[in-house]
Amino acid sequence: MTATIKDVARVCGVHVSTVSRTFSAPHLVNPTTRSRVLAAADDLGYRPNRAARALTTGRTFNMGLIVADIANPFFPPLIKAAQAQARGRDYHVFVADTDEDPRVEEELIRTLTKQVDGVLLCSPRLSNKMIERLAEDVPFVVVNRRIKGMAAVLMNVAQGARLALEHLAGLGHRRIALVSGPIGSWTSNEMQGVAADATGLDLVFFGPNQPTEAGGLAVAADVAACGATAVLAYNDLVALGVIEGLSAMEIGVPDQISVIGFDDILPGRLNRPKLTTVAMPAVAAGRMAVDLLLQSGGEGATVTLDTALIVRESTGRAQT
Amino acid sequence: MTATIKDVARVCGVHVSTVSRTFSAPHLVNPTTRSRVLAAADDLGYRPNRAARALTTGRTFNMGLIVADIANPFFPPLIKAAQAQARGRDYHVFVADTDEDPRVEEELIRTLTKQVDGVLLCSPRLSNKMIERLAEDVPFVVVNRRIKGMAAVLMNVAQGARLALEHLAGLGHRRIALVSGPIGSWTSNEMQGVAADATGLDLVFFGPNQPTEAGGLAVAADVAACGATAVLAYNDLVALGVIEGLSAMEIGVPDQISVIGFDDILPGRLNRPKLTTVAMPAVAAGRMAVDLLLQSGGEGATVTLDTALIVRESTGRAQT
DNA sequence: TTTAGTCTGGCAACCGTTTGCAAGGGAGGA
DNA sequence: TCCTCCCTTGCAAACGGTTGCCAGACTAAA
Repeated sequence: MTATIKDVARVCGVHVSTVSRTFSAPHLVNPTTRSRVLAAADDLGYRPNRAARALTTGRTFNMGLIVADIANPFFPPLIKAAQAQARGRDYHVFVADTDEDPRVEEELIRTLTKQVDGVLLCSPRLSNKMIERLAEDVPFVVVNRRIKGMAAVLMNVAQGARLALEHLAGLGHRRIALVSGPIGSWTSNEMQGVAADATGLDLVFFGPNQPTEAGGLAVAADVAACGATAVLAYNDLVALGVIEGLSAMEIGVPDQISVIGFDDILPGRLNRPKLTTVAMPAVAAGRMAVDLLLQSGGEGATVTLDTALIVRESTGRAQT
Repeated sequence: MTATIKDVARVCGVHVSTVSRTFSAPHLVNPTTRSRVLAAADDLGYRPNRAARALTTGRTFNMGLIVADIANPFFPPLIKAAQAQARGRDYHVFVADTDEDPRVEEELIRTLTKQVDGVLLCSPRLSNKMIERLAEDVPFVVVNRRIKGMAAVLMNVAQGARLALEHLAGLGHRRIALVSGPIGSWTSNEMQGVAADATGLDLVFFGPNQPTEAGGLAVAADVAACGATAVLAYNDLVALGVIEGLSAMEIGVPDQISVIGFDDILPGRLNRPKLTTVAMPAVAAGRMAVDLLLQSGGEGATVTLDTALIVRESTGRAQT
């Protein structure tokens, strides 16, 4: 057993409340006493029990972070950043993966509720209604989803999509394949919104698709068949899958078809050809989400972070 | 405020202890009463407060998972698997990233201690001595590290290294560069142990190196200069960095130099050329570590998981 | 009808901390 | 010298549960 507040109190002959105050309200205890307590605590290796503390204060100094798929390379940098930011604020982070299953997501939130001061929901699969209901029990900050009255960190996907389309248009592409993601994805909707507004371009939509390499691979043949000279993919994984599929058909990227992804994940940077992509500010988003949660407690504020087009090797002039 | 055990008790006119037992020892309460309690609980949306429960029982149903770098693609599948396994056992997982800093690692463990039933330490950077000391306060399961008397999940790196060297030898390679990882890494030591025993091969060592693409990139020129026709790298990231560096020098892989990595991470599978690698059983390790923690509570058992050589495109016959 | 045993549920202490309240002591002002 | 006021500390209740112990109500055996 590790030392408790009582042990410390006994050792230096004061009441437990004095020990408690030494840690949580130092100004209320005499400097002499304080240093005696501190010395004894150090001696015994005492650390306040956060769970017990939470019981009375109502603050756990824990937060939850829920993502659909930890193994999707988009998330680890975000998780890492959130976790580091939280640690700097003396918070611990429960990380949970829902396997893309809304029911798991709901159950996870429910069981986490009492144990955390708030939850970061990254690209949740739950309905708005359900999220709003759950928000009565625990503060949320949602990432890449807009829910009225709820704190959110958004990535400017529309801006990125616009930049990507302009880039392609500038290279002479006219017929462009839009390979979207899972149904109901906010990101996917944003992209399609921009695409719908694009004038002078001939867009052909493919979707919904799995947000993975397999999803891209599966749709590659259709993309090739539709006569597009360029592809804007839901994310880098899908883009890489498309490239994989195209090269299996002996179609060169970017010589015959240009491909742009979203996210800027590591595999894209290492790929041959190196993937042109819209970089998503995952690290900033992770940090910001934590700050928002701690400041606003899930109320109101919406932060939109810029995206940026990173031109690498998977895009080139349209073949004429 | 969410409902507590008292609310439930009041609503159905029983004592709190009866409600408590309904959940934690159902056989001790009359079926009729039980269903009344259950109905009331369901009605009020009551969920036991796990933190409060932990206070008396000493079991938190939480565990910690500490890795050096979440963003290293080797870890996410392991984290995901551990987390899923834990969820199946009704456990929640704190995931923390130490940024490769032993002091952060120690502090993290200390603050986590009271809040978890055990901690999974993945490729820890702490000294054995320190880990043993910390183990007095909280059960550990270490992954890819051997510490006497402590539960461990090991990946058979030696086996993998042997397979890799045999594969290279079979392709006619004689002079092979061994690009190791960070100093003190268990994996690195295992590899070097095997290499030292290899007969008939001419091995040249490079290290220590950062376990990242940058580490590989930095060492590529030296590797090329040493006259080796093949490289065995600490992990896939390093291998990819080496390939990157070599191709910047117009040295073809596998035509001029063969490269093998370790881990089998996604970027390696997507790379051109597709990376030949020793697959590490990350998913199995994550699952196994959780089971070991829950079963043995950190005592004794050591599990060694097989590795496998996956031959893809980055290895070929030695040029003669 | 008595007796012993089994079920069931209440009581109260306890887990480790926090915090409002009050009391004691010393200092300063009148 | 007495009265206030502030500083410091102790006391005890509370947070949301769990659990050993006990007592009452039944049941069944004698």
